Amino acid sequence: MHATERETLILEAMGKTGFVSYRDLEARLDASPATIRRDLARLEAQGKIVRVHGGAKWPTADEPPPSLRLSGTPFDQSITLNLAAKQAIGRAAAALVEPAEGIMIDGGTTTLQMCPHLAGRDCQVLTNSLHIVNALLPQEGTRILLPSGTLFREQNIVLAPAGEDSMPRFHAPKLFMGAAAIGSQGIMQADAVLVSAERRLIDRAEKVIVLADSSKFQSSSGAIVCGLDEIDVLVTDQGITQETARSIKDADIELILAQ
Amino acid sequence: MHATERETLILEAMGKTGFVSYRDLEARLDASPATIRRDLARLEAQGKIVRVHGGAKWPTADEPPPSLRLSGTPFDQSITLNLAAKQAIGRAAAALVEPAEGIMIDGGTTTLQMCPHLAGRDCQVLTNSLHIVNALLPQEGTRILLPSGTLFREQNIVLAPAGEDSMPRFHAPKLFMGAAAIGSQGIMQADAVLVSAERRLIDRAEKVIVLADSSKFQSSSGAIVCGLDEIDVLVTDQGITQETARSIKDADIELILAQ
DNA sequence: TATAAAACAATCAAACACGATCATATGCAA
DNA sequence: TTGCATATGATCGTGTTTGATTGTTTTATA
Repeated sequence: MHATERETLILEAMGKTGFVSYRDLEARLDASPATIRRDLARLEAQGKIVRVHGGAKWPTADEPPPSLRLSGTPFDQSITLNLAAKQAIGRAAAALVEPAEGIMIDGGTTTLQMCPHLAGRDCQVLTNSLHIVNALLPQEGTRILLPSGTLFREQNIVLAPAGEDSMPRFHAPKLFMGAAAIGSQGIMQADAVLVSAERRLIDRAEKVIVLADSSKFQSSSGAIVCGLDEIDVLVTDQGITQETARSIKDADIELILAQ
Repeated sequence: MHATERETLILEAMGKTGFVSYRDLEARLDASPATIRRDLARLEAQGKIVRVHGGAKWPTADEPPPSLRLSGTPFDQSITLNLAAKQAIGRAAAALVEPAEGIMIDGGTTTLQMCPHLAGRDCQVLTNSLHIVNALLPQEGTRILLPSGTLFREQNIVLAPAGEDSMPRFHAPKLFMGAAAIGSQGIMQADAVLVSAERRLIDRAEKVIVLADSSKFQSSSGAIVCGLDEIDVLVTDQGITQETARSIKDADIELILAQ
């Protein structure tokens, strides 16, 4: 029996129920477990099915085939890092948003945690991060605006060529921004691409609000985005030392400790 | 019986009454109490049901039938419709793309199927559809460009206010476009929002290539996007009747039959 | 309120499914 | 035929799913 025959049989077996068990396939196809798994893997890669433990089913909205899934690898890993702190910070930051306000949100795993708490505020959000867009997508009331430009994969952000005005005539009272590290020099990002993207957002905002969990104060490597003097508010968690807290306040930054 | 099957059965059992008792499930599903509870817990975590003592019910009072929730947006439902035909059409259309060419792809479930076949062509793609963006994301070599604007949820497209130039100075030799229906009046879309989005793309393209499976020729309802005279190439499947094929050719459109 | 019955959550061991790796077989071209 | 690429099969360690058991919480009824 050839691969194409088995593929046909598999899709056929799923029929109208939309599911075949691995056992079922083992009985129908005269092939070894390994081969069956390989067939399923191939069909999934083609987007024709979605594998589940013990079998396979038709792709649905909840579980789109992997070809349609959004996943930045380093990003996904970083999401779970200090998750609890990030969630608390996200909640506290979202509380700063007035109903029906227009805001800007920079991409990042911490700012991402704001999104669930924006539901029902009917605000407008300008962002260049597709991760943020995806997170806001289910919230009916939230209006999402995007700048034009090229998509940068590593960071999943949209960025226009230098000098080009990519924002749809937008100015916002508040910008929410993440950071890879914070030190006395200011806030830093790991990738230089992020820096130029964030500089543009900063220029359009009246108030810059930085979200960073306390671990970000320990490292200080990366490209400098802006000095502490450009920051208006800093939202972080309880893990911050008294010393850093004082230096933040000395820089005339409003400090918010989440949770 | 596998987890996926049980989930389907549970949601089915809730049917229109919007409630299943635990007892009922115990009778229907051939599974232990522990497994049933686990299934319910999982479904609740996914937001598909709400557990109550002795059973489960639909999420909220004002709740639309969860069959919607299950299969998501109309877009997701439509993805698997005529999937084989759409995949064949997508492959044939992708073959029209020259290596390193800059093209535009309109949103739609048929154009979506082009994306897997664009891998390795190193082309630039301008699209206003986030579905297309997501599909192209894993392809390292493909450069993705986005226009600025507001996100329209039903269609998942980005659209700028009328009169505003939202495209990053872009002009392309080819536009790939889907359709809800095709008739002698031209091609039609279900939503008027799509029409204005597509009009802008058409104005920037030298050649308009329409992707539509043969079922699209049977209906003819919707907002008219453009007349047949504006179309240069039509890619469809073998299911088209000889009569329609002739009328297409009479309109001076190049006809490509996939697979 | 007191009591029994049902539903529930947590835990554990066994069965099963899975991916990775290596070995074998099959097909195809030189 | 030989050499090579691809497809298939077998094995093993790991992770997931499942049903049984236990003890706790909730509901119904006297």
